[in-house]
Amino acid sequence: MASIKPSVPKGTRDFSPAEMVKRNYIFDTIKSVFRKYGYQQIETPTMENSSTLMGKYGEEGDKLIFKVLNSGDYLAKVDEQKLIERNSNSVAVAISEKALRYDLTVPFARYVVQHQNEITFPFKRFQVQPVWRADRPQRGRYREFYQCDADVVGSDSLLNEAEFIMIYDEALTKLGLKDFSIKINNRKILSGIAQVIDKADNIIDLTVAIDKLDKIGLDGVIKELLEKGFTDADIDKLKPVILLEGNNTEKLSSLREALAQSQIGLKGCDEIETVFGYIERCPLQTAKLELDITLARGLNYYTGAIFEVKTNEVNMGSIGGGGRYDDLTGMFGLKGLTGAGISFGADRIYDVLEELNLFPAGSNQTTRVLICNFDKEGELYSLPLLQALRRNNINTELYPAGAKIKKQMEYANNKNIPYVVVVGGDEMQTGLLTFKDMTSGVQEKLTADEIVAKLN
RNA sequence: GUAGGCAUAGCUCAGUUGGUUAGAGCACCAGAUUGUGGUUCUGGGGGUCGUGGGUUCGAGCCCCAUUGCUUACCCCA
Repeated sequence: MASIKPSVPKGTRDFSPAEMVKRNYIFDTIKSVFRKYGYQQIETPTMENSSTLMGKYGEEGDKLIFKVLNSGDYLAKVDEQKLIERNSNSVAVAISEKALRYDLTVPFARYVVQHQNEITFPFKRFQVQPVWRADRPQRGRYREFYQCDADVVGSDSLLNEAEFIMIYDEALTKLGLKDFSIKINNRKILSGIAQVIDKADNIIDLTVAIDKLDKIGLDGVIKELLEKGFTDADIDKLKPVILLEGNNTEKLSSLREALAQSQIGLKGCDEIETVFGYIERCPLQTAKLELDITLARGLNYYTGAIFEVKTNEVNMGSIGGGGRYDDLTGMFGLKGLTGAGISFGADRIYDVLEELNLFPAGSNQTTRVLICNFDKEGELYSLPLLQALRRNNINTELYPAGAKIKKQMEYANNKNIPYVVVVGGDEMQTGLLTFKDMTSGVQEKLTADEIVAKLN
C-alpha cells in the first residue's frame, strides 16, 4: 500500500504538549474568572441537527457550515429528480441532516429552549468548545477554533453588561496584558443615527460601512456610503457623529445632541451611561473602556450593547466580542427571553501572549522526577519510591528498565524534568540513591525517605 | 466567489545568465564518555527539488497545466 503523506485538513492544527500547556493556561484562567462571576459550564454536541443551524447566520453563514453526510446508503433515498438536476443545495439537504456547530451561541439558544423547565433564570452559563467554519483560512482565521463564551439569559439588567466588562478586565489582566481597550457601543445608538438621517431601512449598509472606519478611513467610508445610495446631505449629517471626539462623557453628550430627535437613540445613550455608572463604582484594573460608535459587529442579532476587545500592544484583530440580543431563543419558539454574552478569542489571545512572551516560565514541566535504573532488579527496587513520591503528589516517572543511562538522562532533559534519581547496583546495596538536580548538575546521595522529604 | 505569492532533507531556508555528484542551520542517529543529560568535538543517515507535460545537448532554475499551502478582498469574529 502506498503510504500517504501525513497532513491535517486546511485551517486545522495539531496541538503538541508544549502548546497544550499554554492553551490550557489560557482556558483555565478564563474559566476561573467565569466561575467567579457565577457562570456555570455546559457543553453541547459537536454536531447539531442541520435545521438548528441553517438560516441562523445569514446566507453567507449557511455556506460556511460543515455538513455531515448521512450514514448508510444515503443516495438511495434521494429523490431521483434532485439528482438529475444536480443542484448541490437541494441534494445536500437530502443527504445531510447533521452539521458541525458554527458557534456556541445558537446551540446555547437551542439548549435553553430545550431545557427551559430545568433552568433557573437568570441563567448564566459558560462554554469552552471548538467551532467549525468552512471558511477560507487566513491570518488569525482557522476552520477549527475554540470559543470561550459566557452568556446570561433571562435578565435585561444592564448590570450584566457591566459585569462582562469586569470579566474581560479581570481575565485579560490575569493573563498579563498591560494595555487593552474594551470598546462599547449600542445597537440602539446605531438605529438612532439611521433614524436621524431617515435611513432606518439602510441601517445594515450604514453600520457595515462605518465599522470599516479604522480600516479604510473616512474617505473610504464616504465612498462606500455613496455607492450604497446615501446622499451628500446624509453624509454631512453623519460626519460629526462618526468622527466623535473627546472622552466618553463628552462623546455621550455630543451624541445626545445629535440624536435628540430619536427616542431609540437616546435610549441607547441612557443604557451606555448606566453601564458606565456601574463601572465607576467598580473601577477596572487595566482595561480602557471606550465608547466607539463605529463598532457594529454581529449586527444580525444584537439589539443593545455591543462589545469588542482589542489589545494595543500588538497588531491583532479583536480578541473578544459580544453584546445583547433580545430574541435569541425566539427562533426556537421561546419568545421574550433576552440574553447577553461575550466571547474570548482564545486562539488570538494565544498569539498575543506568545508575541509578548507572557506565558509563565516553567509551565512546560510536567514530570518533576525521573527514576533511572539499569535492569529489572533496579526497576523492582524503585517501585516503592515511585509510589511514595506519587502518594505525595509529586509527578514521577520510572523509566522502563533496559535503556542506557545516557538515554534516560536525555529523556529527562528533553522533557524538562528537573530531578533525576539513579538506582544502580551501588545504590541498591547501600540504600543511598543518587539524586541529581538537572538544572545545576549537582548530585548527592540520599535515602529514599530523604528524597521524598526534599521534594515535598 | 475574486486576485496575488510560495512549493528544494523531519523543520526553517540557500541554490549565481540554465551547466559535473543539490547545500546550510536546527532536529535525528552513532562515537569521544561500556553509570550521567544539557555544553563541546568527530562521524553518519536522510531528497523522484509538489505532480504531469513541454523547451533544451543539458532544467531545482524557463514555459504550460495541475494539486497543495499561503496572503489579501468579499464575508466573518
